[in-house]
Amino acid sequence: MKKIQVIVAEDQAMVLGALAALLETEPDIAVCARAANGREALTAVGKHKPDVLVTDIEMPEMTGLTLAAEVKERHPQTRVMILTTFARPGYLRRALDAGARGYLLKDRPSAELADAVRRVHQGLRVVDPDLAVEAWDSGPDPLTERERQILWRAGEGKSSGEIAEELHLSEGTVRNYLSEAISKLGASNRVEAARLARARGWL
Amino acid sequence: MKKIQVIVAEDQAMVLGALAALLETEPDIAVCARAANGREALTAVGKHKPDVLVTDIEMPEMTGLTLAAEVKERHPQTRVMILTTFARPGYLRRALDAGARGYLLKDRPSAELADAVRRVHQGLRVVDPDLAVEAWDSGPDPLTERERQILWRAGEGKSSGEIAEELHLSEGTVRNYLSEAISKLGASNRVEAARLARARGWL
DNA sequence: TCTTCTCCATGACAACTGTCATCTCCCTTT
DNA sequence: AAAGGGAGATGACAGTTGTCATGGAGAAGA
Repeated sequence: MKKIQVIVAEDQAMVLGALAALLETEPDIAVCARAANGREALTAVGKHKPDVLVTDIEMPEMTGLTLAAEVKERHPQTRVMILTTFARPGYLRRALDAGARGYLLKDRPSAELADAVRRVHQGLRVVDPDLAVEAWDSGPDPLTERERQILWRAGEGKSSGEIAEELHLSEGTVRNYLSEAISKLGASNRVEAARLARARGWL
Repeated sequence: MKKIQVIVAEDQAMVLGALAALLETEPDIAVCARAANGREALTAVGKHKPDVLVTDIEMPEMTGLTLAAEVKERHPQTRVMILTTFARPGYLRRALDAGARGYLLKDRPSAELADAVRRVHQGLRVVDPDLAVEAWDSGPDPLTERERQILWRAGEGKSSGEIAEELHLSEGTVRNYLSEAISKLGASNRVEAARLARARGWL
């Protein structure tokens, strides 16, 4: 019997090792490589041609979402499953757009992991149902690219003036974009707007 | 040979299961219970009297830091090891104050976990050396309780007026505390101050 | 070609924020 | 009893932020 070949990508080494240990306890699954960031993962996929890639989203070097798109394009025989902390509608949407076959939350019982891997391997889709509903409800990302850039920086504590300089805009323009973003998100100031956007995976 | 009895507390079920699987691969370690939050963990410790409790910090119901203090007081035979994402000097300091014997980061290789558990079980201290240095450098938490309360809320996007109402203070007073916190932290506005304080584990 | 859209800019205004000096209580310490 | 120290308040002032109306320039569509 041939085992399902899996690569795991996750930037927290302890969690990476633990997830691998968890998968290794399954008789029909083998972890053929591990990666600590997106770029490593992409290389490893090219080298091992695994059946399934299980990857986190927020990683250095390359995001799990970018990684999913790259793998889909360059190694279509490998199916991608996202495994992340973040129940953010925007992340789910982007993951599916990028060609991921599964989206599993780290909140779910560990028993579900192996099962999800098997399903994805069989070509089925695995998506957290609650999150799918939420993604539907909260609609598409309403922010433009500019608004995103500016809101991101505002959330880091930068002033309108600093942001303007950084992006070669006038300060008034920056304030206009922020005002627009605040109203789109139904927030009452830039900090709350940034928080809301982050929570939905739009930043 | 008697195995080292361990309880693991961690709020992300997937990670909890994975860590348990990782520890179970060690011949001299047994996971006698798992907990999804601080309160569960405390109950489980009372029931199983394990040698070591491995716990995350940010959990619902009861924080790992509070949990460490409770266990130290009520079940001193159980040694506590913190296992967390956060390399925050303030967390380390509070953990040690609360009687934790170890402070390990999830960034570290998974091979170190079992070793750290053994050391803590033997009564040794396990502290990430880089973090210890950083904790020394960054000095003690300069914020007062009031400043912390207010800065926390400001970081969530609340206005001075809202915070004032919530804490039954005048708006001017809230602004005064914020001003003080901003200057203590060397920030240039409330948002940056909140970010800095969070990064150091003071919020 | 004429419209419409998007991106960026301006100016004006009100509201909110950050800073500082000063003041009152109330609670310790000496 | 006097002195100090902490918590909270006030008022004033400058600087920043949020809103809105308006307008120009370029790209894309009808």
